Amino acid sequence: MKETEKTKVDPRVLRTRQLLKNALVELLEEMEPDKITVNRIAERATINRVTFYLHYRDIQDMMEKMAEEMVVEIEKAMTKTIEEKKTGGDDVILLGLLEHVAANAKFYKVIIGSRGVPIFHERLRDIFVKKINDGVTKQSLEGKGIQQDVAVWFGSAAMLGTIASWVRNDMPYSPQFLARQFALLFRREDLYEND
Amino acid sequence: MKETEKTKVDPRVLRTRQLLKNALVELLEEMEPDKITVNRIAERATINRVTFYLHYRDIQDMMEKMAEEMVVEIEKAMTKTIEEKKTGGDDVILLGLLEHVAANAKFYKVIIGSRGVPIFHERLRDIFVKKINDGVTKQSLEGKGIQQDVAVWFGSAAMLGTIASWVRNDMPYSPQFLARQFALLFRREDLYEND
DNA sequence: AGACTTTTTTTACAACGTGTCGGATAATCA
DNA sequence: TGATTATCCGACACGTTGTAAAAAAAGTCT
Repeated sequence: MKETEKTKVDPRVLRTRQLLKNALVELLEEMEPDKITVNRIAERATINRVTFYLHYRDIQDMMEKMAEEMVVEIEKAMTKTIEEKKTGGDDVILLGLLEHVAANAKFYKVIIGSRGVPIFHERLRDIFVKKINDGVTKQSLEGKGIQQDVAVWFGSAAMLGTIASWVRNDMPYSPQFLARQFALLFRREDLYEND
Repeated sequence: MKETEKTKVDPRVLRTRQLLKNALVELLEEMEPDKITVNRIAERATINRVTFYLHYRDIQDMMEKMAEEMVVEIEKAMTKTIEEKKTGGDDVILLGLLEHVAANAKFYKVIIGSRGVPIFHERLRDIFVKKINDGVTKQSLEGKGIQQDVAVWFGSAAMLGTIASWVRNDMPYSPQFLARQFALLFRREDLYEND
């Protein structure tokens, strides 16, 4: 039951939550996560501190909810591009993902780029583990002596970490170029069955 | 000027710091990092809270100092194995590293395994970036269209993340086996010149 | 428009964590 | 042993946390 669906949400809560989220991202750009307090978030959002607690239990809870929203957005971005661009290559999913990250660079830079916030890393890793597990085949690994779960660990970590370094360095390559790089690197890995 | 060198250190400070470090690792096993306070660390270490501030500015400072010590230990473990086991393979460095991690599983499980503490991730990533940058050759990448820095991002993230997943899952494979897996995965990547 | 509901604000409170004193106590060194 | 150094103790001011009750503001509905 997403709040963007038919269940009409009071515009005040939408405004408040957006202000709080923007404030948190701003503060993450400016200081270390452990220096961020509810006081500062509320002050930056021009929202009363008590109001914060009407929406989130604490900062940890706020980040978890933001991470869940991120997961939804990412999966939407990945599937959308598959339908739009039916090029059929194995880099289609990645292209949609990278374009989404590029479009929200400010956000992703602070939550996975500079130092990063663990909870977001976790959720992203879960996404990649799932995706790679679907794409990997036992046939492509057996005979080469590569264990499946090790290959999944390897691939998902490489994907997440490369994207993290990409945004950390202010995205020196276009999403298209990086998607191509991924395709080249993964193709030599037998993580995907095609090719 | 390391404190393990000739500058004799008062055994009381050694004892205090060890108690504090052990306490922090214990607490990281039991609760989220943001729930850990100087109060709790001191209490667990059976050390007065004021004494904590005689050694570290705050918890962040304590973690940074521990991360520095970890870097020293890891680089020692990596170079030591090179001298001991002169098998000449490209997986020698990794084997020393993995054996070190396995020997200190309790520590590495909490700082990179379960959720993880960003500062330690950073330092480890720096180590792997440096190592891979030394091992990678432009020749092995050019012509294949793979950008050097992307390959370094990819390789270091894959290495760190795979090890993190390995300890997170309580190390289901031996260091020797995992080192071999790394060799297989990296060999198909042209990150190293040999093969 | 009005009345009704929901959200936000205001003020206040107790509990806890932080970082730092000065001075007492205990351990180490020479 | 005496001198030095580390640790402990009690205490302080300050900021943060989470919650409460009641007033004010904004949104909803007919």
